[in-house]
Formats: sequence, structure tokens, C-alpha cells
Amino acid sequence: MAVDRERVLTEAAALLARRATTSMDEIARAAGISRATLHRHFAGREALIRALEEHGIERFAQAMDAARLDDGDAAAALRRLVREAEPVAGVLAFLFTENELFESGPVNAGWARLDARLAALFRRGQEEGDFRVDLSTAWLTEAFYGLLGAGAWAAHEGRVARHDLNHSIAELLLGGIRRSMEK
Amino acid sequence: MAVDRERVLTEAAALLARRATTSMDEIARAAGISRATLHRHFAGREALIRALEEHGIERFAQAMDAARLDDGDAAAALRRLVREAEPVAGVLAFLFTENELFESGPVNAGWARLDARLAALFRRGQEEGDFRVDLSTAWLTEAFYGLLGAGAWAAHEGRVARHDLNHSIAELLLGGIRRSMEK
DNA sequence: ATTGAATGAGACACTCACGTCTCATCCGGG
DNA sequence: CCCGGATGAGACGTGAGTGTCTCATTCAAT
Repeated sequence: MAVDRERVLTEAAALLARRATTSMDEIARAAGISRATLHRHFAGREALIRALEEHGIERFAQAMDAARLDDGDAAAALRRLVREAEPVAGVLAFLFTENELFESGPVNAGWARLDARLAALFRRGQEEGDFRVDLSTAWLTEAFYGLLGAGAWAAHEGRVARHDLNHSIAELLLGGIRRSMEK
Repeated sequence: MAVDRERVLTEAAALLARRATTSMDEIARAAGISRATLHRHFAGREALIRALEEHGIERFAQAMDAARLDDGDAAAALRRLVREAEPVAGVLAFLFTENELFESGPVNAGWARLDARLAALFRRGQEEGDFRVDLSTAWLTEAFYGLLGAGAWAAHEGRVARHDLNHSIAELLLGGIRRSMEK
């Protein structure tokens, strides 16, 4: 009978990503529990958002681990990361655009760590001569989040088929719009 | 003495993009007017958001006109569009992520028109053989908004220099991360 | 100087979501 | 069977934001 914390957080992320003002009652309903129980598990709205942040960070870190960012060439690692991160894209997109988090309280240290790992991947690609160096790793990091979020949203709206998502995101990120001469 | 409607909308977009729950009072203050005056010019919060939508659509349409999307090759047109749209990126990012707009009431017809023009540009690039065809025009359209928004946000946060923004966005979109053999 | 429109400041009632609480019910383990 | 923890339903007070109103002031045009 224990509340499915995972489900609550997933539902909350899905709702809040679409509308930041979603009420606690709506979140509770979506998670299949009562508002009272929701409050029993999360001290309040603030606490829920924070838990969501923790959850997203943890899941994304797991995705990074699973993608083995240090193995093989950087491009392949990036492809794996997109694939692994796709299930978390919704939560990530919410956190990425939810700037409320950055205004009150200190930014979660976990974020910086994830950003650093991502930037390190891009830097490795640059050092190996495979990635272009006229785009900063900071920008590539931001762009990664942006495209992941756009992809999640597009899939949610049905504008992009979900089974194309990995390919769409990874290929656009790696190769851009133009047809390339190289393989 | 007439209220600077343009300024009100600009300030409102900047604030609302950062925090969707920004109060009317805060918006009024930021725009340098009183809450009473704000209500005199916009019937209510809802009306303000709608006006913001209209404003963003109009400004982006102007950017498209200025970019002359039908002239020259598609890649050059896209570069011009990024340059022209950059000042509106903040407003656009807000509208793009503010899904409240899509839930209540009909989607503004202007959006569909803008999407269509953008998709047409990508289609033209594909037909001319310059753009890859394994990415749908719908996805490219979404990705364009996503990257533009990420760029605006990154610049706002100081993670990307503003004078690099055009180059960063346009080049990543067109060429991707990998170094290309072709010029 | 006078007039009228526009604004600022503030009061007011209203709504809505929040957080807390109580009580009844359910369900599983002993 | 009984018991205790967890849940659902709902009431309640609170606070914040909204929308409307009034009144005094400012400012530009005449």
C-alpha cells in the first residue's frame, strides 16, 4: 500500500512541464492518490519540486553511466547518451525551463556535476578532432538540453514519431541540417 | 504620457519566461507603471498573455520577412532568419514553452502560418539537395525553436557570449557538432 | 491659467490554492 | 479475529493574487 513515489514524481513532472501552475490536487489525482497523502509524502509544493529535481538529476546521472561516455569515440558515446536519456527527457525539459529553481536557494550541486560530465564529453570529441572547436562546450551542453527538450515536447505533441526521436535528436545534433559529404 | 505598450510586453515576456507565476504587480513594476494602469491597458492576466502571443507572432513574422526566406540558397536564408529572430528569441522561447496557451482556447492561427513558412524553408533546402531528407521538416521546425530558446536562455545566463549567439545557433543547426569534410 | 485625460496610490471583496487537521475506512500482518 | 498503520474524504483557516473601484495628482494642450 506504500505510495509509488516513482509514479508520483513521473506524473508530477509530466504535468508541471506542461503547465507550471498545476495544482497539488491535480498532481495528486494524476498520481492516483489523494491530496492529503501527497502532502504526507512531500512536505509541500516546494518540497515536491525539490524532490523532482533530485529525481531528475539522479536519473540523468544513471543515463550517463549507462551510456559509458568514456568508451569509444565521442560521437558514439553521444548517441548512446541520447538513447539512454530519452526516457528522462520530459523531466529534464521541465527542470531545464523551470527557472524558479535557480531563483530561490542554491542551485543543486548535482547539476554542475552533470553539466561538467557533458561538457567533458564534448571536449573529448574536440580534442580527438571529431567535433568542431568553434562552438564552445558550454553552448553544446545547453544545446543538448534544448534539443532533448524540444524532442520530448514534439513527441508528446505527436509532431515527431517517438521511434524516430533518438535518430532525430542525435543526428541533428551531430550532423546538423545540411547534407554532408563525409559519411 | 501614453504607456509604452512595447516596453510592457517586452518586460512581461522577460519576466514570464523566467517564472510563469510572475504576478501582475511585478510585471507592472518592471514596466515602470502601476498595477492599476496595467489593468487599464490589458483587461487581465489572460488578456496580457494573449497580447504577448500576438506580439511575438507579429515580431517573428517581421523577422521572417526581413530574412527573405525565398532568396538565395536555403542555408543562407536560415542564417539570416536566425540573425533576424535573435532579438525575439526571448519572447519566442516563452511562447514555445508556455503550453497554457495551447490548453485553453484555440491555438492562434498565426502560429500555424509561421510554422508553415519555416517548414517550407526546410523543404526547399531538401528539394534543392542541400538539406538532409532523413529529418522531417516538422522536427526541424521544432528543433529551430528549441535551439533558439536554448540560445536565448544561455545568453541570458551568461553561459554564451551574446555576440556569438547567431553563429552558435546557426552553425550548430546547419552543420551539427561534427567537423565536416565539405566546406 | 484652465481643463481634461491619464496615471499612481491605495482600499476592497473575491477567488483559489495551500497547508493542516480530523475522522472514517481499508487492508495486511500477527 | 483483531489491531495498527496508511489512506481517502472533507472541513477549515490562511495567504496571495486578482479585478474593480475611488480619489488625488500630474501633465499636456488649449
